[in-house]
Amino acid sequence: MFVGSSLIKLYAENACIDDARLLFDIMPNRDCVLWNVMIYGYLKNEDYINAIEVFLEMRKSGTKPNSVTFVSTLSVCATEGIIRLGTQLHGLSVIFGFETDPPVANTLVSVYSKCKHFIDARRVFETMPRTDVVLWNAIISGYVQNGMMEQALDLFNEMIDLGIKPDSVTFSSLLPSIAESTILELGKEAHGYIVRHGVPLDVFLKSALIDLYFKCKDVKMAKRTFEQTSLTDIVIYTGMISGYVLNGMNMDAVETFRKLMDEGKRPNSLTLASLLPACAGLASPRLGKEVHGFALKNGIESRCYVGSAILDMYAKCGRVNLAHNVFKNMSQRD
RNA sequence: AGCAUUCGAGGCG
Repeated sequence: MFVGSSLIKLYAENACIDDARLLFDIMPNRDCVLWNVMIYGYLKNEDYINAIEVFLEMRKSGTKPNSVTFVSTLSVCATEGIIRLGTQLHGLSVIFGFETDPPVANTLVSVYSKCKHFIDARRVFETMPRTDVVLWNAIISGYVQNGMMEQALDLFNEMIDLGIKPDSVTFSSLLPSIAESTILELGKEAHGYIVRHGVPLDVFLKSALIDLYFKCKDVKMAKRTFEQTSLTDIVIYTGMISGYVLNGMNMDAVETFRKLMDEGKRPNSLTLASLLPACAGLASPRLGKEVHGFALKNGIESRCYVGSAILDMYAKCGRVNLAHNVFKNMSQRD
């Protein structure tokens, strides 16, 4: 049985979710873990309908769910904002006695706060004998995603007062709302806290900091943060490119793209969509063509937003005929 | 013996 679940997991993690399902369907005695792996596999493949479907089938089969079952299925509700099912699952988790299991409670809070049911989120909070940082992060993130910076900051202060140490997830959740406010001083204060308390800098936090500084128009600090450590990945590079573009520094955006290519990083559709406006701004069809060619070669021009960025770029470079060709060849138009 | 929770980059308008 454990061989089966590992195999299904392997398939599901490598974009072979259908193969995972085939295997799952022929397994004779499916235990709880097997169902869980299938639910989670669909979740990771962004197939939320099937994830829920499998959960419902599991209930029908009479297999007893464990806490992981609730965590995975509740995650689907959090991601998709399905409050109705989330509430039902809350009820079920009480029945099965998982309500105060930390990961289950954390995910419940995540569901409620993402759906703006902050009172319910609080209620879960209060049933917990001990709260951990994940629980706080979950609710802070809910506030941030609903554009409620003040409340997020209040909660942040509250957790510190209670002696709970914010971690890198806390900050990578919180910083985007400060970035949106463009209040640089607030951002610097947060950054100061991070440095003073030695909050570990991972790629998530680093890219949040870079983004923050760019959005607050402090290009120097964005650049310094980028260069200060060697931590990089394609998301951080893309953040640098879009940050430069935001600040009208198209040449720097292009240079950053060259650097990332030299380092052998793989740009994706978001990277190109960030870079193309720089080509348009520079009115450089030569550069734009190069990027277009790259997109074609790597099969990432079919993403609609890349197509429209290419189109816009050609139009702004005065190559209306090329723009027209791109439009005709776009596989999906909207 | 096998599964799980909170966080990151995007175009035109």
